[in-house]
Amino acid sequence: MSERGAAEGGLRERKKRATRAALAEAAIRLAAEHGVDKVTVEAISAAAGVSERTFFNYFDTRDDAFVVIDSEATDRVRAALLAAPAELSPLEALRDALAAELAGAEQDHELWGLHAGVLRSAPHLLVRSLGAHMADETALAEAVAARLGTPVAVPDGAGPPGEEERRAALELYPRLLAALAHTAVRVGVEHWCSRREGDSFAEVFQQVFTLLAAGLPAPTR
Amino acid sequence: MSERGAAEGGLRERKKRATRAALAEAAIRLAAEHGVDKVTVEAISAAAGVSERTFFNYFDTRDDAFVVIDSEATDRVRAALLAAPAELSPLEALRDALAAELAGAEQDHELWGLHAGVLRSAPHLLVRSLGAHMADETALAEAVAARLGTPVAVPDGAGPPGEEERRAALELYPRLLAALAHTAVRVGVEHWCSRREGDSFAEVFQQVFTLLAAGLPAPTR
DNA sequence: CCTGATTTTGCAGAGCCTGCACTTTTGCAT
DNA sequence: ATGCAAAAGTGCAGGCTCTGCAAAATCAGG
Repeated sequence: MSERGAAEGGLRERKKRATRAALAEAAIRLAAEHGVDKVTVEAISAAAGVSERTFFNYFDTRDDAFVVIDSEATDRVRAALLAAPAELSPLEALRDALAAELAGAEQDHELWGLHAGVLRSAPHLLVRSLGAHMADETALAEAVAARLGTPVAVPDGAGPPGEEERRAALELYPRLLAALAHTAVRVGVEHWCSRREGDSFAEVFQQVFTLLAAGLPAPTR
Repeated sequence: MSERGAAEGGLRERKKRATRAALAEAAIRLAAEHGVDKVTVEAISAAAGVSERTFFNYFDTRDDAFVVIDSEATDRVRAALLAAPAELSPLEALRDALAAELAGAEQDHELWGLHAGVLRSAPHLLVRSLGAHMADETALAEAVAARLGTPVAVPDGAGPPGEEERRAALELYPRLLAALAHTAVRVGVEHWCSRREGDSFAEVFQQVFTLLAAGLPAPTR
């Protein structure tokens, strides 16, 4: 498993992290070997050396064990977005922040591969995974807004009249950009997976953002 | 419930549709009244006048009953996309096809409102709902590709060398556009819901596509 | 070592979901 | 109308998921 930040905290927190990691890893390995829906919570717990009840102290749902890899990734993307050079457009800054994170993710190669295989074999888990990422979307939108110096949400009934429309557009933009981030990643991954060989993932990713920045023109044959 | 196409088919299919609709409607009404997780399959089935077992003949999962509204919507969008005037760009054609469908959806006002409320109160159902729509994404991508006269997927090892890159880009485009369709709808709905009054949904929707067509420029304050 | 806080565990029980065999309903041809 | 085959609905047994609760084990600090 990833060792990022594994040495911090007292014995208690280290043990907790270890238990969670053990459960998640056991879940993925068992799923990769026997198929997702043949893996019971009982089996996962046994493989991780804890009781079945403890599993549910760490994951709300059996499926959650197959989904969450790195809960800090979204924080890093946000930080990268805020730290990006000011001369980059919001779209460019977002592109670079995502590219950096995705490049880093390719380090944890073995588990990432197993994960990809498991998610590909179980669409409903893929959906769940996307949903988990989506939960961070509001936070990402706020980061975009902060970069623009624009509030993503404002209290009711404030501001002079006539400003409504402009404010609405300003709030829409960060939301849209944050949503596009996940869409871009998803489409990039799907397209990249659907082709046995060819472009590297980074290249596909660039293509996606090129199309977005160009306003989605009809491609020429 | 929606009566669209309710008169088609024989008695058998009409009854099936009615049963499914009754289950879905019962689920939503019960959820709106008592809260999603206080509604059991038993209660839904009883309200719809069928056995608990029958519920699972129609829905794979309890949650599915809260999610699917109209399984034919995607077919209509695809048809509209293919029937759109040739002079429209793919993005414009997609915009209009979606707008037409969404305008139609606003007819079924009462259930649509209950639905929105239920999904807003249960994020995991919202995720599921998005996932359901995502499942149609490949079909939509194929429609986009058909409009362009471009295959979205090609058999392995065909075609002259050097054509790889261009073909990759051609395959990427429909996928991206299809994915953007759902993103646009989602962001539009979210943004629209987050503001008590103001723009109509149609206006918000237009704004989203204007931003996309312009290549996501940084908004000016 | 003792105490309080946190974590783990076992257990009971409700609810979700599936496979299977069986009954009822529907479509259709005679 | 009647009979037959296919489709839909039903009942039941049983396994798995998930929750609340209280007891036991583990960690942190005086």
